[in-house]
Amino acid sequence: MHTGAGRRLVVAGHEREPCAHCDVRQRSVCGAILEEDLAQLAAVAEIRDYDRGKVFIEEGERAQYFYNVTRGTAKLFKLLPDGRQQVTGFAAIGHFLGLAVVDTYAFSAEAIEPVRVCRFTRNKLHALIVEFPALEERLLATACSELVAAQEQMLLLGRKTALERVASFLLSWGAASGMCDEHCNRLKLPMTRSEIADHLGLTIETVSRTLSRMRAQGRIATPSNTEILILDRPWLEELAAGTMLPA
Amino acid sequence: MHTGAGRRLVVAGHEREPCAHCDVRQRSVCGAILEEDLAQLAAVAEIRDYDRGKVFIEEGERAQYFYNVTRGTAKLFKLLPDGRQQVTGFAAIGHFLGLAVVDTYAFSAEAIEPVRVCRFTRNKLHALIVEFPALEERLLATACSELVAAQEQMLLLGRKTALERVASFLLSWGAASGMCDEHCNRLKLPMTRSEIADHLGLTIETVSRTLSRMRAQGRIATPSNTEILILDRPWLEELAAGTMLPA
DNA sequence: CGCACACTTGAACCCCCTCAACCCAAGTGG
DNA sequence: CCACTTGGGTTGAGGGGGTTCAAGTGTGCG
Repeated sequence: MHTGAGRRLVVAGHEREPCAHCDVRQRSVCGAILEEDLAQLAAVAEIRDYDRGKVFIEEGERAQYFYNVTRGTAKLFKLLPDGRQQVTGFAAIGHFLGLAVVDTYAFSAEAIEPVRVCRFTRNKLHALIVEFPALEERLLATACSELVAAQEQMLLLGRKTALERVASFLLSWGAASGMCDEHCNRLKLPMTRSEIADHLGLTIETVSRTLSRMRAQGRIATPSNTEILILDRPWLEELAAGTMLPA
Repeated sequence: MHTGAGRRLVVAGHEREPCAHCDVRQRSVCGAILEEDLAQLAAVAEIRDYDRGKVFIEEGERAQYFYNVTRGTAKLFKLLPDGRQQVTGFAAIGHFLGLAVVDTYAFSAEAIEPVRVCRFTRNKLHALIVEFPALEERLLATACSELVAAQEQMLLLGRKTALERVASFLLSWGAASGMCDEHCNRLKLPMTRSEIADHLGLTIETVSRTLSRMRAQGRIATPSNTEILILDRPWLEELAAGTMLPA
């Protein structure tokens, strides 16, 4: 389970001041810290790299760290004892991980492609909060937007059809991850069909069939297994919104 | 839509100092405010009553208020244009409502039994936060525990069977709402079967059949439509945890 | 008594799941 | 170079859990 643990970053050049040169800072909670105070942030930050497949947060373990994803993508998930898995979300670059009031994690996190994180201990984050109250505001804002996303996902899981789920996923992943071109019509999917299925409450076969159907209708194209071209965005949007009859 | 709007509380006796005598304060975010500062809290609080059926938060509207439920129960839900509904949660006494960073509500709220709320405007809550930083901490804690509940609900909606969903619901409702006796074996369900169904991603018929099946097996009893007696808690717990074979 | 409303129960159906075969690309090793 | 393996993806056939449709029960209330 714990093989391939996070390796220490090879410090190279500008990475001596990781926070000052961090290009995801403004997109993350760390944006709450002013330029001149970055040294304090950097002092308590640890950078870690994880290989694909590495589970770096395990549900039920003591929540000692907070994480900020600075490279790659992770899946967040919960398991049932018999192996059924629900992916509650994907954490792309800039995503803050580990919000927990109780002292154990409520979910697991696994790198689905090589991941780099910036992590802090609970204590150190708390010390930062005392010094920079704006940080807490930022954390609250993060928690709220995650809550909104979770509610949207509940609607999807509880009430949408397979076709609507896949359409919703394609649109929201493009918008949320930023892994797409300027119009978000060409998106990169770093996760497998199986991980998409576990996110949408479907099976891998249903996801595959649904994508095939969309492709056959000319709504999307799939240049490769990890890329999707959106050809008919209005059609996908109507499906995702639940406006379309079961055509 | 807006008939039966919140009526002004008839101020009677001790209700001139509502916060000082509020018996849900310690259970809610207001517990962050010290006794001696309660006057300031009371000064910005407004009490409102809503009848059963009253929608007092509407998805998409400007999020002007924050609410604290002090009586009764509300359902929180999202709708699809064709009427499909997902109940994302139930807000019982002590529940804080309206967390939103964006300025519109992401869900609607409807009183499912007569509800009393204590509400604040965004501005006033913000002013309170500036004065009492502990309040923000409390809000963050609230948001985190809601997030944990939402993740659990995603697991339920995405991967559990109807039987497991109903079992999970009975146990979690008892624990979360406090609407039960000392061992939580006799619980009051203020919501209809239809609202349970919309919470669990099922139909009303499936909820009914599942409860009937549990009753036939002697796992629960239903003295009335709004009451459930848990007779075999270990059985329900195994089901809810996903430990039990499809017996 | 009659109506409204929530709940229950039965029967038929269907969307999605299960099971299974197959395709395809990327290694890997001889 | 090719045989073999491995992992992800696709497609087909059949089955099942939950839905849909419909009828029936119970209860509070005028």
